[in-house]
Amino acid sequence: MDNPLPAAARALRAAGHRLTRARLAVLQVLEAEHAGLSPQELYERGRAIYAPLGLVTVYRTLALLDELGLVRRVHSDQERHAYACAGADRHHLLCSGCHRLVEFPCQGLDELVASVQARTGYRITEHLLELTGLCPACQATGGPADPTPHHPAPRGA
Amino acid sequence: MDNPLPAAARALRAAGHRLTRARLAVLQVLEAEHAGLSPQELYERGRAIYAPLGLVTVYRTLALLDELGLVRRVHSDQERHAYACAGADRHHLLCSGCHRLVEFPCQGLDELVASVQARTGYRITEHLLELTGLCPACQATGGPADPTPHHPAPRGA
DNA sequence: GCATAACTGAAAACGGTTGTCAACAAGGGG
DNA sequence: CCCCTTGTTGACAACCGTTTTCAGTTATGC
Ligand SMILES: [Mn+2]
Ligand SMILES: [Mn+2]
Ligand SMILES: [Zn+2]
Ligand SMILES: [Zn+2]
Repeated sequence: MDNPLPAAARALRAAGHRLTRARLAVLQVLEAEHAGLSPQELYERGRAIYAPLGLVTVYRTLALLDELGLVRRVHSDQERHAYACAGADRHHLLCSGCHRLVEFPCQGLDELVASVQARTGYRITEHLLELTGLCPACQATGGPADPTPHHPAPRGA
Repeated sequence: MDNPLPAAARALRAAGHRLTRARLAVLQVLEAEHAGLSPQELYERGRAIYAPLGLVTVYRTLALLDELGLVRRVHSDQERHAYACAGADRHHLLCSGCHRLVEFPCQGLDELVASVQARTGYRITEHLLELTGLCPACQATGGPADPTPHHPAPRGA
């Protein structure tokens, strides 16, 4: 069980924060699941690693990681937000069927951002890009095979 | 006071929904402010137009408009979500100084979306693009140019 | 006008998130 | 290695945006 320290853990220390068991557990879960997890899910999985972990600490850890840019908040249309490991040029692809979240590398956005910057005079420092659609699996099964669809009905009667 | 019916109002009717005073008030506010407003703000401004308006109805109206694609939910890093008129190829530019929200037309995203679609096998149906930065005014003053026009002090004003 | 179902507003419930605070432990200094 | 300092934690409760409930109202077709 001698996992090498996640890069994020080193970044935490470098920023002057303490490397606690709780934070390590959250980081470990985030790293294992390379997609979006809600604070509640992180809490549940985190307790498997470090039993005394508290939900409140998960929230606080996520806020800290978000501040440091190590994690990204994902805005699905569901009630709770999700968090996923952040990376340069990594954005999120959300399946409207199974609600699974994956990352995809994206080039060509810088160009667009530069264009908007030039046109509007804004100095743009951050961007959020989320694409929504049906994953291959959900396309195969013929649509949302999911218990909690977000928008009521796709049209089509 | 014979305002022409907002296009959104006609869309509502076309989709088989009733054109109520409450809904008209919300639409009127949304149209007047061409940027993001929280449900609470919509409620307050809406009551100036139609006094008996209820906050719950604002939520319900926004959900309906969102379903019909007439409004778009904006995910700022603040607690409350905002809603803004939706349009094709219109995305949002958020100032981190004054929190003002403006729309910008965007070309060149379809290409990017098509590329991701081809690479991942997802059938992409929606996209959310939000850029964050400093507006020209806030760059000039080195901070909030204007004391938070869109996000007034929450409590006890 | 009338009937009827869609819609509304008030109040209460709900649930994700945040604040509080005493106990704890990470990490530097001795 | 132990101690100290202070950042951090976890339980509990408050908070607050959002949703549900439900009886009364209203838009709309006839
Ligand atoms: Mn959001
Ligand atoms: Mn677009
Ligand atoms: Zn899927
Ligand atoms: Zn600004």
